[in-house]
Amino acid sequence: MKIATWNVNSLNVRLPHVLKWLEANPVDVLCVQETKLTDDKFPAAAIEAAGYQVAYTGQKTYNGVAILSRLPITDVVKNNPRYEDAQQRILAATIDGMRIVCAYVPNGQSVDSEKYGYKLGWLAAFRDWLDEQAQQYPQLAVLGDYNIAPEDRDVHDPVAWAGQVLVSDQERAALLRLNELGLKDAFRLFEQADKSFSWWDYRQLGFRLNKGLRIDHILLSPALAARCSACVIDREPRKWEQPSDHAPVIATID
DNA sequence: ATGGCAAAACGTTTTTGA
Repeated sequence: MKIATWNVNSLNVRLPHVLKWLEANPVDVLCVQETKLTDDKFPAAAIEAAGYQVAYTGQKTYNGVAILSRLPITDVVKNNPRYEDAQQRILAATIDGMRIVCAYVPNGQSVDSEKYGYKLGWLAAFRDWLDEQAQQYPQLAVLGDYNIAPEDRDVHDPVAWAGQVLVSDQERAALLRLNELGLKDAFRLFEQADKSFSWWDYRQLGFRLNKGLRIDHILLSPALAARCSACVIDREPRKWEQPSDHAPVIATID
């Protein structure tokens, strides 16, 4: 069983990439972030034609998440019931006995911005809800764009980035509080190449120079971590014409 | 001179992202 996450930066623009990628990588579950589509505009038919069931919740212009699955999707929950939020950033569903959470964590903009406070508050509520979810669903996987690089090795230039949004101590502490629930970063369960990133700036030849960050993660409960045999980042679609700035992350669950 | 892309929207520019 393969589960994956990919911030597509507009599903309207990237639908051909998603379909092409799924053809080459027929994962069982794909969590998508930044669809930027209201539900009435969601391309469900095209995705179903590719052999995937789909659940989604979106809004105009910003945010929006979806779960694509080759296996039946049940018990869909939109958003965090513990946190009033107009922004569509969370979708949860049960697939093949696993509880899958697709999350698009707020960006935060900059540490002195109001959006940074929103990010930290959102993450605190996310933690509280995941605590409950972890109790209820031992087979829990939380996939998404966390907008946090957990450690300096997840940052191409830690000195230049020091203290900035996406790497600040408070954000990293919020991510650690998710780990304290028993959720493990699937990528770090394995030996990985140095300078492995999941996002590269469109500007200044970011991808070509590998000036990136690792901010897209798959967190697994202890029961799922024990079944996980691989976790990789697929850089291929970042090389395609008109790419998303993020690459997919894929975990294999035995 | 905080630039440098990319996407979306009541667009001949602004906001947001990371």
